[in-house]
Amino acid sequence: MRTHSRVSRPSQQKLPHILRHAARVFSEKGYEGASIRDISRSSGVSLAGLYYYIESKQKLLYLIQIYTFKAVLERLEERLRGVADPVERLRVLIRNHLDYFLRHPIEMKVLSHEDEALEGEYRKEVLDIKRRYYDIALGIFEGMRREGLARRLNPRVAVLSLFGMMNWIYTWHRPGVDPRADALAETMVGMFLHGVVDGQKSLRVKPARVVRSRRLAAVRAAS
Amino acid sequence: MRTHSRVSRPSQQKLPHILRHAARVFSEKGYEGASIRDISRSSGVSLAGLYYYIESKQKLLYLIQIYTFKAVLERLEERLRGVADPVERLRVLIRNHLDYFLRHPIEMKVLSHEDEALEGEYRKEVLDIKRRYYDIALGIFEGMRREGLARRLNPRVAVLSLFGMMNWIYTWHRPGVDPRADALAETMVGMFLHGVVDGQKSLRVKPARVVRSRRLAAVRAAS
DNA sequence: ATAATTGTCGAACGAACGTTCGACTGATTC
DNA sequence: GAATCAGTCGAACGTTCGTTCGACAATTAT
Repeated sequence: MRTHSRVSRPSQQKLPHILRHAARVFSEKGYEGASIRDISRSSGVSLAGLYYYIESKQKLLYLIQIYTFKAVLERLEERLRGVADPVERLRVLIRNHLDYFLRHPIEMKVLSHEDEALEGEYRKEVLDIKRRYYDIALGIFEGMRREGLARRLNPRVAVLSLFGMMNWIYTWHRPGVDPRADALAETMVGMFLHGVVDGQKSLRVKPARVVRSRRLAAVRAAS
Repeated sequence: MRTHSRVSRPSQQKLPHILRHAARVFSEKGYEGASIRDISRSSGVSLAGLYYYIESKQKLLYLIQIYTFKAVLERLEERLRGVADPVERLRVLIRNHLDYFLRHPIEMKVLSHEDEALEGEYRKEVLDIKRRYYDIALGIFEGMRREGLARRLNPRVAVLSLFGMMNWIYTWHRPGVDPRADALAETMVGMFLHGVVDGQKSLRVKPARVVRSRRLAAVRAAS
């Protein structure tokens, strides 16, 4: 297994090398739009040579998705260990998600965007991890409700809205223009917990706006 | 063939018919994964017959996206007319978006998911509408800030997070299981404005949680 | 030294792709 | 009643697709 083979390439392991290039091609052209020939060209491995490492195009996507998703999930479970406070757990989840997302944007785009491309057993396995990830988030939200911290919102809608907020990032985030992972995470934590509307502060600083704010609160309470 | 495709009526109804089926096929298999033959089979129009109405596969996607997006944008501008209060404008935007999304889930999935499939002039035109839509949302958010209603959040991040929350719906919403458009809109309006955390109410009902909530507020203020 | 294994690739397979062409229909126009 | 027209489609075009095969070099095991 661990053969110390000396080949022409400096890369010790070729499968990861292929997976990296495949992920890039998939992210740029989409799974169906990308051809094995594109991946061959990008990775420098011949068309036939690729099939020594992977048995199909589907398997290629499967490996990318499963590696990526498992990494996100494992890091999350690790960082969640020992954290009891639901709000802190939520903060950890969002930070972990965005941190991984912006550190591996290519793989995460493939994971987010090529959600329906896999079929059969491959699909089922990725869906299984997705379910575990979702259950953790749902558990956190229900933990908040149990402690009286969360409003009586549909938990499923709340959690999936949060996922939407986070996963949509791949469509707009540009490094250098948009905030980095840590700042973005704090912003989204704040938005998810307290929304975009000012709390007490603005009432004190700008008394003229009190009426409007009170009206808003009334509307909110009624809904 | 057993459809009402007799020549009794001027066949000006046929392009919309094709577009409907094309949208369904694109939504199920993705733009690249769908073939013109799939659309031919689904719509009942022969392969060559399709090309009497459309000049390319790209044009098919372009028409679906531009019709859908223009409809959403026009309805929004119409409903926004005469509404001055930024919060009410935001409510209108979210309601309009979700209402259209759940009423035309197939087209909206194609619009959301096949964002990068178009090229050249087609792509530019759709992007142009997208920009106008984004600018409206940004304007609303900055209107809120101008009135002291919104926290000092990155406006771009706030607006794109909202879009993420709304557009991600196509990945999870199941009619019959999940809330309808109006209820969903109210939930998301509430989440975006005030977050998931309880406001005054829980402080009165559950005094034991006050300490925790205060700590959260402090953390929030510091970030 | 020889056999077996691992890694690599050019060439080719059949299938599917988007698109085009010419022929045909039935109705409308002159 | 001949010409024009919109509408429709079977058949085929050239290209690209995912995948396979056989050959061959290099390395490791016997």
